Amino acid sequence: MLQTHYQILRPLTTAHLAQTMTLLSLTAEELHQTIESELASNPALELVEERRCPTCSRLLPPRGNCPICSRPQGTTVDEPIVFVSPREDFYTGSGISKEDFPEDNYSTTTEDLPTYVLRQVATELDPADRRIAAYLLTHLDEDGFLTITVMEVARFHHVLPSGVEAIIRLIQRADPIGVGSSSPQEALLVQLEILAETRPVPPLAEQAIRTSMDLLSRHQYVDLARSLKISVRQAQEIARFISENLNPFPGRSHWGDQRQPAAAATQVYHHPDILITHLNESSDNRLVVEIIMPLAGTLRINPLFRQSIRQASEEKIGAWKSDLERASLFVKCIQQRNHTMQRLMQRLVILQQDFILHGEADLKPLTRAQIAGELEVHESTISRAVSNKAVQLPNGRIVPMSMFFDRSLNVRTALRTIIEAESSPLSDTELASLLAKQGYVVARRTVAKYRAMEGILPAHLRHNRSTVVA
DNA sequence: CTATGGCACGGATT
DNA sequence: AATCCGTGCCATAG
Repeated sequence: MLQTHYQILRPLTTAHLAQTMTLLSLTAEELHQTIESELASNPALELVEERRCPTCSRLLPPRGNCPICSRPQGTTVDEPIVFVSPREDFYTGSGISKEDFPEDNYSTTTEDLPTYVLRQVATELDPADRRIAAYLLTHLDEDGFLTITVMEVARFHHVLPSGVEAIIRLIQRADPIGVGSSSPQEALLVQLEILAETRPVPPLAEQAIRTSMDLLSRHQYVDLARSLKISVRQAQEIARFISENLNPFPGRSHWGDQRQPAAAATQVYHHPDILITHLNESSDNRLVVEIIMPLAGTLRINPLFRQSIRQASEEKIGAWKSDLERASLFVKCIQQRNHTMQRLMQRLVILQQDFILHGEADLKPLTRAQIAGELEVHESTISRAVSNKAVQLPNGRIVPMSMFFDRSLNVRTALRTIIEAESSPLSDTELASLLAKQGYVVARRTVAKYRAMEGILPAHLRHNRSTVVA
């Protein structure tokens, strides 16, 4: 049980439990902020000097030797190396992502997004407006969307909302076109508008984005056609045009193209919380799993503080003591979090090894409860540990950690490959029986749902392989 | 009559 | 306790 681990560290308290749970559910990025604010507000806590491995010069975990260099570099893949990896460099800057890490093939620019955009628009603005532009650009999220409203900015800078809007329009037309929008929808509209200046676009594309954004993003072509009062074929063409030429997340890479370059249709992930790579980047080596710890050094209780508490005056001693306790609790909880994450990943990587190495088709159906049972922790612990987290796979893809627990992904990929290989369109019933032959027994109705999820049209609308691009 | 989507139910999962 | 997911049944389109 969970208690066992607590008892190793310290007697169990409710505060202890509550805080560990909270920390467990935090993203590495959120953890970074939490630690910073705790560090700033609690004098008893200190960050000690970073340690680097003398041979490979990577930042070392709080205790012990370098997990990479000190281990035998055997070729066995079945035992992954799992460790907590301090990577403070991930989260420097004012909440804005820089380029992430060497093998990140998602980042397109070497300087950070705000600077990049600001340089483009700066020349067209006078100094006062430039300040507003800079302000706006520091409030972008990883996808390139504004996290504040026009009114807030206007009030903050004492200017008219219309003035702010004009600046936003300028920003939107800068390189990652659509950056600085407030929603994917708005970003698409801006991109469409600009595209229309140089190239003919499907006439109803704008209306489709404006009125049926949700249908569009869920690939509901049939419904889309109905709402626009056009044929399904046309709807499909519009959707295709949009997904090929526009990008709903201007700050990041592309959207739902069914083929090669990854990127799940629904969500684009930003910073990974966990890195899975091959040792020495050679694919027959064992796996290395790094659990990101957004810190440069080690967190501990300041020994000086502990000493000086003895000579503290009467009235201060209470407050100091509580600081001390808070700090100690915090450190323990962080350790607890790391420990849990480490155990989870250790097991998870072994169980889903085939998926990690060979892709979605080899994903094993797995539930959180199952892992919880094996690790002898409560189900909710695993739930917390998995939710909102992103994992970077050896091939560079960043996927939500919940994908490791997707019950139907392997069936859906099987379905996709069958349909890709089909010579004439197969009906859902036929598909269902073909899947059953491969060992995936699902109801006909379910096949239909999976088709929809994958954005594949029903059989009678499917025949033509290549569609015309406007 | 066949293929498919909608609605809703029940069991599993979180 | 709330939510998600697979499925069955039924209506509708072709």
